[in-house]
Amino acid sequence: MLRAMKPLIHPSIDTITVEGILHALSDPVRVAIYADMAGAGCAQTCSTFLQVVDRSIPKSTLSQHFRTLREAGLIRSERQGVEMLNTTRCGEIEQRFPGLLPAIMHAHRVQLAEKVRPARRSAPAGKARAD
Amino acid sequence: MLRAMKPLIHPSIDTITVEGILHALSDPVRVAIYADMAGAGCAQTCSTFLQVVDRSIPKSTLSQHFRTLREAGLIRSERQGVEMLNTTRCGEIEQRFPGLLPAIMHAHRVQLAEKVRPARRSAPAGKARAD
DNA sequence: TCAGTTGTCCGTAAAATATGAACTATGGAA
DNA sequence: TTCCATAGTTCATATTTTACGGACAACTGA
Repeated sequence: MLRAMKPLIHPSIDTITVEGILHALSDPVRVAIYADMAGAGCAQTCSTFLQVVDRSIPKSTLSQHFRTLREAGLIRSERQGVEMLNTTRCGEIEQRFPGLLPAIMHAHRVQLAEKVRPARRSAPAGKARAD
Repeated sequence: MLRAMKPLIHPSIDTITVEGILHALSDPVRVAIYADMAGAGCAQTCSTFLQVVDRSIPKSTLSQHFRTLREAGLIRSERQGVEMLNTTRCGEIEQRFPGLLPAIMHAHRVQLAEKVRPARRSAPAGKARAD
């Protein structure tokens, strides 16, 4: 029984939704992948990101994350030989939803910076308030 | 057996995460609620939003949506008599993640405007490309 | 043809979500 | 008080989504 390789799905720019983008980027692994990809100057393969995110992530899971990013319209993937070249679609998305991705990427960097150098707190700890 | 009413959880501003915000706003109902709340000048009750979103939404589901928004740090809820007064925490979040919520709200409005007046297409339809 | 590499597909287990029914909490009327 | 209506929550369960191991597909170079 031969299982065929399904073609890659890239939504056209006008069917991309805000909800889809937010959902795709609401996962820590995916937003890390996307941020790295947006920072890179050139197309990158999937396995590149094993070094960016936790190395222990299974490759089937990583593959699913790429699919989610792709089908949300955030990235474009193209098979190049045995590997996959990925690029962001930030240009298109910027036209349709101006400022959205830059703002998310900026917030992501703010949060990353805090993790590296935790801000001193005024209160004992940043716990949730129950009131 | 008396089931106590649990206290409302409001995360402190420095434990709010970008992922949490994006996840909370990646649901069409929740983003509609949040957008309406951000547009309103004053605090609003939960049931107000039965008119904003689909009227057929069960109230238990609506309650869960408010909890999600609250625990992501997007809104503050306060019991006032028999009802609940909700306000956004956009001021705090703007300080921590400048520009994030405005960009998301803007993209949301862009998308809403398209739905009202669908843009004429250059291609027959905005379908996904398989390539 | 064979082996190595990159990534996908599928089945199942685990986690998240939706929702009806029962309940809490509050306020007002009888 | 007691009773009732209203606003929202909690719980149990059904459905949906997600994670991931293992088998496989697609390609390359020897």
